[in-house]
Amino acid sequence: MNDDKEATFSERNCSTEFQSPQQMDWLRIQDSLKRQLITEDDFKWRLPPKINEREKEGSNCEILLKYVGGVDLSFSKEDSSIACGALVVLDFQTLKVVYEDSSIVRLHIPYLPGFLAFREAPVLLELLDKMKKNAHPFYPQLLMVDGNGLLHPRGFGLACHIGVLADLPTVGVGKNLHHVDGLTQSRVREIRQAADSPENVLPLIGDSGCTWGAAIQSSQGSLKPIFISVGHRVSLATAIETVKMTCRFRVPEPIRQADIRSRERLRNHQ
DNA sequence: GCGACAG
DNA sequence: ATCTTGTCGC
Repeated sequence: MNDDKEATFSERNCSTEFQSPQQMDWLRIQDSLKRQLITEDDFKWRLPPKINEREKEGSNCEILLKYVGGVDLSFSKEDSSIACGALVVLDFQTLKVVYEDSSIVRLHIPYLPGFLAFREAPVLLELLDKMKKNAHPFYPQLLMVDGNGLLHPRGFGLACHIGVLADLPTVGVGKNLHHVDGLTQSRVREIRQAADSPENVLPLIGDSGCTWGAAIQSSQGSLKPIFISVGHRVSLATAIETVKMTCRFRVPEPIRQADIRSRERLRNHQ
């Protein structure tokens, strides 16, 4: 009669019956913001040509990607409501930090899977806004976010949320898989086995046939993949490319630096 | 019914 | 997210 699998998926992701009033508001906000989401390349810069690669012809774009941002939050171990949000900007070529700012805040909103943005985005947007207001010359041309973009139950994770509200190209990077559309860790293992060659980029295609992102083995030495997905105004291909080009270790350098510096500032504070 | 569930 | 020591390797 009816397909159990379809029903289960649809109910888990779209039902409002078992949501709190607060969460119903959040669902509406995510749905509304999602209408502004752009999942293709939409920016004026281009990637610096790789070494040993010829310049593409017809690329009449003069602006190179130079300023890549990264954002992350760290939490106090004593008081889990105290957090430090950090924004860093790196030179895309040298991976040197050219800008750093952070803010210690008290969070009143709990972490709920699927609603991470309502907890973490406000601090990070404020850090971005401060930079923009000052017309800072190092304002990022692309932002990497510690959290998913499209790889999210409703296709609108933290990276999309920040991207739309800041009107900035963003890439989502998850260190753990958020199970969506039949994509589980065991499913990812199956995809890896099925790859004809030992690919280090695995497309994450769910039961529905939709591509939610990609799992990549970002550096030799760590078997555990990271999960890349489109945030805003960036294609999946560009998202993967930029992450690969900024990975000195498992996590791309902009996010890693934001993580290190937010944690450091939290320790030195009290 | 139980488990899973970004950070 | 956070709790945690040493250890192996470039």
